[in-house]
Amino acid sequence: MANPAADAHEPATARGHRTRQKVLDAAEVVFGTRGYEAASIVDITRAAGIAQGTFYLYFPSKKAVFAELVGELGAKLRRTLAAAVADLDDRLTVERAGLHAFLGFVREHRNLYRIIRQAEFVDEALYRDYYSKLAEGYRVGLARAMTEGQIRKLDPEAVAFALMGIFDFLGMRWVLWEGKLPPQHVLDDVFALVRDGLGLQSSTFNARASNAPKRSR
Amino acid sequence: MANPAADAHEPATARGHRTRQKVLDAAEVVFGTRGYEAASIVDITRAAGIAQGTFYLYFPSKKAVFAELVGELGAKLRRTLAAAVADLDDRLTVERAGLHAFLGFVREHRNLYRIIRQAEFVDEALYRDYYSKLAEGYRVGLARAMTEGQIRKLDPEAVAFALMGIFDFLGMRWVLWEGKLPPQHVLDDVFALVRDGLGLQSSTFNARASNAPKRSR
Amino acid sequence: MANPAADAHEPATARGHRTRQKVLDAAEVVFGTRGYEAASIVDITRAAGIAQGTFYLYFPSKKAVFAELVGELGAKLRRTLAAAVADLDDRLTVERAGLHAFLGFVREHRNLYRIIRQAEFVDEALYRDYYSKLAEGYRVGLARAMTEGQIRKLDPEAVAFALMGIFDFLGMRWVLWEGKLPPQHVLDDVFALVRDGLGLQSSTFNARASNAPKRSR
Amino acid sequence: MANPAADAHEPATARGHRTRQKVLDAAEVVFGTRGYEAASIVDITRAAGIAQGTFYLYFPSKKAVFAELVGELGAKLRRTLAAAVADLDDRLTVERAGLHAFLGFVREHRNLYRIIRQAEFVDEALYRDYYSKLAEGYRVGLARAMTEGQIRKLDPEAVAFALMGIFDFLGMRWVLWEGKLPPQHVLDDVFALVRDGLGLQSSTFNARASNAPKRSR
DNA sequence: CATGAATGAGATTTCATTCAT
DNA sequence: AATGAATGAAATCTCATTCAT
Repeated sequence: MANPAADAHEPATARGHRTRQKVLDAAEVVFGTRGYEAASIVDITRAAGIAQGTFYLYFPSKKAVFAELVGELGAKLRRTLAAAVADLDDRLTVERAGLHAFLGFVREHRNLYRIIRQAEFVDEALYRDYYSKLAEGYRVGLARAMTEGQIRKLDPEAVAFALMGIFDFLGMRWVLWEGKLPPQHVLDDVFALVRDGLGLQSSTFNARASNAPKRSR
Repeated sequence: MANPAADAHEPATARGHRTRQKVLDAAEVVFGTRGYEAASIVDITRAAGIAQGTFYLYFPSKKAVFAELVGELGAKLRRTLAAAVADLDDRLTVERAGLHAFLGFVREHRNLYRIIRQAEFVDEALYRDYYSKLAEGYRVGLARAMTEGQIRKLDPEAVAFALMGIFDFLGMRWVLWEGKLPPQHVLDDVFALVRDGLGLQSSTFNARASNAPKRSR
Repeated sequence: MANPAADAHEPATARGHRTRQKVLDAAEVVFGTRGYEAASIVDITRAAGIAQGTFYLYFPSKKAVFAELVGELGAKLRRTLAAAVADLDDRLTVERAGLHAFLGFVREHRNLYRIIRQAEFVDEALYRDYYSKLAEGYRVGLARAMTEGQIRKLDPEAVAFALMGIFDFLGMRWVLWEGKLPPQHVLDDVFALVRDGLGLQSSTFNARASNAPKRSR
Repeated sequence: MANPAADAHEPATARGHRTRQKVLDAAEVVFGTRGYEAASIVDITRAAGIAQGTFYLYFPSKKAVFAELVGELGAKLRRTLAAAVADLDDRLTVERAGLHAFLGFVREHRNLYRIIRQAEFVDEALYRDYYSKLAEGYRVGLARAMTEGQIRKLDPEAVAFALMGIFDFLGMRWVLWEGKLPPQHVLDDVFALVRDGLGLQSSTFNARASNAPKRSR
């Protein structure tokens, strides 16, 4: 799990710290809009308001900032998701909250998709890591819910990837392409699908919706 | 709908046609392995066994081959899927056949993912088109199944994207990362999820399974 | 003095002759509008409506067509000028007729300037030849007029170049830049200058104008 | 009056300034000897003793240096001419001094002709500007001399272009082709032509000459 | 005679990275 | 710490010319 940014000069002063952060912030914007290859170091330093050479005081290479950026984005997303579902019990509520947090994150970091997808070409390990870690967190939650009998027993990793796929594509289709959260009926329908797909013992208030499956026409 | 490769010289002789095809074939391999940016025209022509300048007889730019490639891959995939489900009635069978065909296609065109994902950075329209057209075909099929009462009524586009997400991530996790089709139990579990998520009037033998969320692994 | 187009394949058939001429005509247009370097063989052959390879059936190189073109243009211009002043006696009339013919030629061959000026860079000898031959013809005429006492005795070559300069710049300023012949008063004034500059025994009807020099204000 | 070189990076340090100047100096030589198209950036940087990439620190393109060069040459020439005739009253003296300064400048900047002529193909506006500005300065001087009654009243722009033509061709024929100033008798004869052409109230000793078209050589 | 495919040298331009101040 | 000049490898694309049919 070698940190590719490990050999970056760590700033010694507070001023240095600020500069380093400016670079990272600028990098997110620039990589997100231009893409990894099209983004030049000058683009980044200009966006950060510093001189070209200064970049190399904090990062040994272009790849290194990018790697750190991907790592940070993944970690931040995982923290966000974890926080969003922290105190929730009901699995459907967890899923809803998770998706909601995810879509919100995407809206906040519109370049997330573009950055992650570029990661594949910069360093295969980077994007696998991103998805693997995300999936792993998801898998654990699902496995627990299965153990607790909230949802039926299925291969938790398979389910984790399947649900991630659903959410990912929702984010792409609506947040990324349209620039807004999916309309309510889309969310409702997707959750009907998820709920029944998971064989959720639809608790309380969801009950009436959950019986819908047998609507004929 | 403007074809970005429209200004490519159309070959006038059979020899020219062969050469043009050699370029396209080489491009798929090279773009797939190196990625769009890292792939150089020389890489392509070398792989195609022709001189550098010859490339420009058939494509006006690197971007143009790439665009044509993406278009072709999408079309071929759609044809493959359409053919795979052509004569099937039962919706779950359709889904199974569709996923099977998709995964097979991915295994055959390992670089599909990489190419599509790069498309986003080469020309936004390219990859949107790819997914949009795919989704549209899917949507139509789902809408018909809903009308026929095979599956419950949900927003068909939402479902199309959700299922595409599932399949896409399955392909990524197993075919792309592991290099082989997902194990049977993964497929089974995912289909249990899909089937019940869709509220499928599971015909015949699938009926009891849908009530049995208690499978071990 | 070597003819750079000497090694061009001379066409054997009438059809060949036509094709060769199509190339030359196209070349005048293309070189004139794009300039020698920017003009490509494909531009020429496309304009001529023939295939790329056909070009080399009639000219051994790009330089060769250009050289032939310059040679032809110069010869045609000299013929035009000679014809225009052929039967004239009065020197001022000769000058007038010469300028008139020159400006007409320029208007007909708008690219003359551009082609001649490019010639300098293609082959120094070409454009020197063009001007030298033109000047030589001029010089002879002037010398004769001096001998005959029509104009005062000055170095005829110097005068030839001076007058060529005048006419060249008139053509540039009005025909080339404005696209039309210079206004009458410009021509009149220039000829007043030429006439008195040459010390012309201004015959008959020009007499009154020739006294103008002493207009105070 | 958009400056085509406007987007060139302005150097921030003295060292940068020196380098930029080295490029310009080298460019004058290289463009002058090879011509615009034949001159490559490598030729220029090699002549300047810098690396290829350095060029682009100071000029955005080959065209841009060329444009700046033409602009500078024109300005320098105009300054030179203005200085040469600054304190002179007599118009013939002015013309003599002007031609002398012009020919001297040409001798100093042998590539002036080649550069200006190439300008036409690089950017039409460039060479028009060059001549227009030159003519404008000339026109103003002539108009004043006319008002003062030094020379007769003719269209000053027409005369400006005519005289520019004369001087230009003198420069071409002798300085450019022979590499030396025109022989004295050529200058004398041309000035006889100019003087009487302009109807100069030939002060003092020139008076009788103007009536004597019978000089031998 | 005519075609059009094929070649490959060469030109411009970009950019990550290093260096000197 | 910060700057900005300098480097030079590499990439895309053009085009005169040759070849095969």
